[in-house]
Amino acid sequence: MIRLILADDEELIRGALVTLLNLEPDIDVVASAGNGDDAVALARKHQPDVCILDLEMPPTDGIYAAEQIIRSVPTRVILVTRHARPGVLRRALANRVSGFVPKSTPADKLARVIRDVAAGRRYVDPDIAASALAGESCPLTSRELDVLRESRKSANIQTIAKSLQLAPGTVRNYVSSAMTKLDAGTRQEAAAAAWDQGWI
Amino acid sequence: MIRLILADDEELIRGALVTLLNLEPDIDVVASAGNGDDAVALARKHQPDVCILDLEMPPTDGIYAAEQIIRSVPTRVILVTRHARPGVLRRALANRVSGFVPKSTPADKLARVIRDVAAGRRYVDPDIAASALAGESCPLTSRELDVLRESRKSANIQTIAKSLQLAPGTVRNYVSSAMTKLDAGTRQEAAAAAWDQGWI
DNA sequence: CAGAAACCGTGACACTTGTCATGGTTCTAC
DNA sequence: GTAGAACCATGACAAGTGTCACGGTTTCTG
Repeated sequence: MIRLILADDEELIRGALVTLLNLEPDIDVVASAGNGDDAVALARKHQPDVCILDLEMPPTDGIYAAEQIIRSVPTRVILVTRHARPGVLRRALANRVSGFVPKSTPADKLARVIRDVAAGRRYVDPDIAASALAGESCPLTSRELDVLRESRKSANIQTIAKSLQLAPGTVRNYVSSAMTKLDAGTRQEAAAAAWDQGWI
Repeated sequence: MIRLILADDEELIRGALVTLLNLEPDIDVVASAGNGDDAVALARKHQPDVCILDLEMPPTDGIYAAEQIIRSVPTRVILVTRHARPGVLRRALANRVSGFVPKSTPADKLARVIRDVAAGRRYVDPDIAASALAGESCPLTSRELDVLRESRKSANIQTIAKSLQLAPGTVRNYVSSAMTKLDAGTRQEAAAAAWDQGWI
């Protein structure tokens, strides 16, 4: 019997997935959580074989919770996501996450993935893997990413400069460089492109 | 027995919800679909008592599918959403949608909502209703909304002007006016605020 | 250890965005 | 029928963005 915990911040989805997985004769959902912190606490308490975590989940994201769980519990983590961004896949695998599946996966396939992962194997959805491998690696420097990340929150160059403790001219240089690398017309467009790729 | 169809573009979620709802003794999920067009076709074929549609679903959104279904089938529609934007609620109710629930709803509550709606009652989640009523109505004119909507796709004023067949100066005036009404520092910020409110 | 890349900054300049005033036409509401 | 709002446009100007050249310092890699 594979003992499992499941975390998703949407109660309807969480309830539905718990019900569905409990129908599998060899899978037992021992607990479920609505946020990352509760998931970590429940993983520590129940020591499950597998943890299924939604990627978009407070307080930060599913990778954060996965990190905490993997660091302190001998379990395996599967991340489930709606928008599979290649850069996020790389961060997940770097954190020794064992499975990465999109929400477009059929339920019976998720069950098979759970069994494979419980048996010690790794699983990355082939479509996600293909686009991650085909996709360019991030061409932006660490500071260019910082500037774009901040650009998503702040309205103007002045505010971004203050947040990052840089001169406005420096911020403009980084913005311009990032825009050129991503072939974007505005810094908002560049930030959106970096977000879509999972780089920020 | 309440006959039901369910549509959600994420197969895992759709499978889980179908399984969960079929556990209710008085609910029978007769069909399910992965997009709006299929949902419309299945509603016409099965003439269900209730249709549950995810709001974020291709080709346009769940409201589009709801509209089509309500126009041609004597059924009742419940929309399920992850990000409940007040303006979207108003558009949904304007299209005679009978139920509007967020994905944070517990499953047993969704079952009760289905029964109420099947019995001819309407249901709007109280939290969503409260924020929709408390929230300001849209202060923007139709053309200001057009400009912001286009601003989400286009990088610059020139392109927006071409798309809407307006002079660039006119677009700048609408942008400026919208920014003032929404207290935004850039047109991108204004567009994001309008999107968050469900006005575009 | 040397060279390259990244980080950081300044300054000049071109281009774009945003503000504001002004005014004509059309539509809507009282 | 009239007044007000919305739509549309032009022009002038200020503010902000983005480009580019240049250069110093620090970090990284071979």
